[in-house]
Amino acid sequence: MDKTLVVLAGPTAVGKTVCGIEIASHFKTEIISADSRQIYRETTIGTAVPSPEELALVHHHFIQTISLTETYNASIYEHQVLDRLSQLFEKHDLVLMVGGSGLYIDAVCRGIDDLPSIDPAVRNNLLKRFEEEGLETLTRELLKLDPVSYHRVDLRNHMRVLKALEVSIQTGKPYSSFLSATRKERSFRILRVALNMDREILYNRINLRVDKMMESGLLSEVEQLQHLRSYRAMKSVGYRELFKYLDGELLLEEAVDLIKRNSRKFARKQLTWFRKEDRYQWYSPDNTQQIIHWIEEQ
RNA sequence: GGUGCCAUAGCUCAGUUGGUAGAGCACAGGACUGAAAAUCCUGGUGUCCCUGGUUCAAUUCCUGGUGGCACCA
Repeated sequence: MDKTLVVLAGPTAVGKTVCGIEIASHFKTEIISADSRQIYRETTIGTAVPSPEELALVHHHFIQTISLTETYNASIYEHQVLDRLSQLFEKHDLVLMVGGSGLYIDAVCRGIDDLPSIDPAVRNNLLKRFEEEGLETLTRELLKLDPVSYHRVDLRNHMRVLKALEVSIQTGKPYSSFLSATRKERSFRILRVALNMDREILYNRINLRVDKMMESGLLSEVEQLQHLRSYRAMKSVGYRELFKYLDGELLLEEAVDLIKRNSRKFARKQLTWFRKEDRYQWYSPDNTQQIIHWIEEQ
């Protein structure tokens, strides 16, 4: 029988955790988290990791397994998940992946190309040049080193330009030469389910959840992470706003409002990501039985 | 009660020497192969408070209302 990976995606606060646990329980299987923030050990409240009770119901993987201080990315995630999946498929015919990080989901479902690791000196030098000389000199350099990428990447997005440049400089070969047009083949079947609900209800859930996070002590969680705030993952919604409060840039009330607003934006962006992928089967989170039924039919 | 100021997008406000209007935020849509909860792009959604007048034409000027704010009583 074919092994199947069922992906359960959706915007933040839509109810993926509860729905996922129900589905996984029904199929007596385990859950792979596809959440680029819940993977960090040091953050709990602001990233809305499943509660200890929820985690006891179904075995979860990739929840709070690494430190903020480690480098992590979609490619590492891809390889780790594939390893874990091959183990899980020895025991289960179906494994559930639950999360809202579109890039991480895609890394597992279609793969991303392997790139050489970058010398921190190369990266830091480029960052410094970006700050001192601006984006334009870097895009001009990209035109010389990798004209294909120059015409392909968003030249107004410094991250894209820096990525292409750092690979080209590091290897002496154009970044574009590392990218293949074909997706990687997987040895398992993939079914995709996405959750959504009325926008207004979703926004209310987001606002409510932020209030609950504050009641649960998000502020003290953030205070205790002050010494780690230079790490990239600390730019997450909920943390960066409260750092601004701690810096005296915002009133607490303003910071909380901003967390709500940025969470809503994030939810919209997630929906954009999942919408472009037309293979998603869309459901409301309270239709778990329908979802299970659909999975069984496939 | 009197005087003065204000009334324009969901909010805060700009503006039109008279030709039906635009910023920020909100909101909406999109891009995205190693920071992805990141980063980047696009879109104005409007009885310009109401009434009457002047005018070819009023959101703009004038009259009278209404509401808000300030000061004086």
